[in-house]
Amino acid sequence: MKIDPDSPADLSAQIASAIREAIVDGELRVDERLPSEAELSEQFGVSRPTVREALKRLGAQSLIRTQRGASGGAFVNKLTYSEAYGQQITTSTLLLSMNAVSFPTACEARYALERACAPLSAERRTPDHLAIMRAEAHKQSQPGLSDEAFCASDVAFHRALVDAAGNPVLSYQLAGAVEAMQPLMNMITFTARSREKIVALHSGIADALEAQDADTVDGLLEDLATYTNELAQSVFEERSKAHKSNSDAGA
Amino acid sequence: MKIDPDSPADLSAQIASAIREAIVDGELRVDERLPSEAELSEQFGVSRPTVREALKRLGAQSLIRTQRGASGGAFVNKLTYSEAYGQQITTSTLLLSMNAVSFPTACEARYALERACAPLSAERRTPDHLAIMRAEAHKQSQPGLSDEAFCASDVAFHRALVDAAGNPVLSYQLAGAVEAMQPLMNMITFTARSREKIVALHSGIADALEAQDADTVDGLLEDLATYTNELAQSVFEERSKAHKSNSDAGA
DNA sequence: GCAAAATCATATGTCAGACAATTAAATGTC
DNA sequence: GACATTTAATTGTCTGACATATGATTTTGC
Repeated sequence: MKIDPDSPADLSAQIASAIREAIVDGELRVDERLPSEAELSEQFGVSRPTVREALKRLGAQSLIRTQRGASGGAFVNKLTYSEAYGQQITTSTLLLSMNAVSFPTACEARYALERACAPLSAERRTPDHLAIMRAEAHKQSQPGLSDEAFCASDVAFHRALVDAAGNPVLSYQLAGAVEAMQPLMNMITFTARSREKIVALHSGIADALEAQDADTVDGLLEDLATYTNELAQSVFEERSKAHKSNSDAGA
Repeated sequence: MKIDPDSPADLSAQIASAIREAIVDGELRVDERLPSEAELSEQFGVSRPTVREALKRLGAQSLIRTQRGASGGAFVNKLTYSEAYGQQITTSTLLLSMNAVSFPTACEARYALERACAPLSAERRTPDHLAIMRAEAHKQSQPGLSDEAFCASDVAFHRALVDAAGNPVLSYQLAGAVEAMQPLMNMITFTARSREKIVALHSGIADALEAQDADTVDGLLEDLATYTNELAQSVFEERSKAHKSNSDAGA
């Protein structure tokens, strides 16, 4: 765990990397306490603020947690699934929004991933998962629901579908993909007609899962993917048409 | 973009959150320059070190980049796929190692995800992808290869398989899953016999991709998943047996 | 007049020392 | 022995300063 003292700048980044490597390589174990900031600044030959910047970097990645007071300090954090979800979702969301990922590309990725876990979900789904899915499908059929609430319920439905696979690693990977899609989905306005169709597909998926019929689930997910894409395309087309005729009436 | 000045502690975390939200919500656009550290410390009513800690947090998530000198400062960073890969791999690797994820669970997740992109890869694979896969398969058949090098080549092979789907979002999601498995894979010792079988499956996958035969690819991936699991199980069993008889001869 | 060099202004990077806030452990008291 | 108090260790924050990098400006040289 050393740094290059002659390197021109970004000492805090070097220190962060050194500690990060020590954690990733297992030199520092979970819940082990790092030296105090004062000790670290002496060890690395830098000032305490510089050490602190390095520690904040690691904290931002949930690699460490800090605790004040006597016998406080920085501890190697056991990365939980929920922390990992959070980071993945932030990263995925920004990646999609900043790189102008097209709706079809994102949609394709999402449904490809969901179909990957469909056979496992069909095999292992519990009554709890089915109950969540049916409850969300019912919520989606309520007339007064806003588009945002509809999308949020959609995410919850698909999240249950993914969790039904009973593989936490898979859930972690897919949660990001599904949630990151939500801002794109929120751009769509759902008509009563389109909602009806989506709810029907959702109910069908729940039925097929209950019957442990993986092939039907797969087919319905494919239908849902196709329909979602069509819907998005028609919405975007209409919007670009409206944009053309109203291009001088902007906010 | 405000913070609660009465909150007891962790001002830098609050400031980081405020700026992060501004970025995620699009209030700050890509390449836009944030106010200087001095201005931010005035705006938030905190000192410059506190602002700096907040900025380092954001930098650790690749949300901003900083530049020194006149007309320097902190800029909203366009998150690239490669930066996102890096973060995902770090997170996934730690998640697996710190939560004692079992080999079968990780393996199941990995192959489920790979099978998800197999149909797309079969459809869209280019000669480049096929060339990489064949080159890696050939490398894997070299006798003098270390277990680590064999695993690294395995990762490269599967990476090409995933990239062949031509969907960058999918590649991003799957790269993490595949690479995060590598430390677990590295624990396996590959006999000449097992390597031969794996190489044969890899070659078969490349052939089926070239023929755009998605079903065969899927079947071979399933075989590979099964075989990898069997291999791991036998290795772990043997190891635990050896451990029992040598439990007092530790390092 | 114009180009090269020196200077300046601005911003981040780093440092030193200090105080505040928090918390666990040691100490004292009944 | 149980409870209250003190103490020490540690993070969180502040102030002020200097170092360093870099674009912009001015000066210089021709």
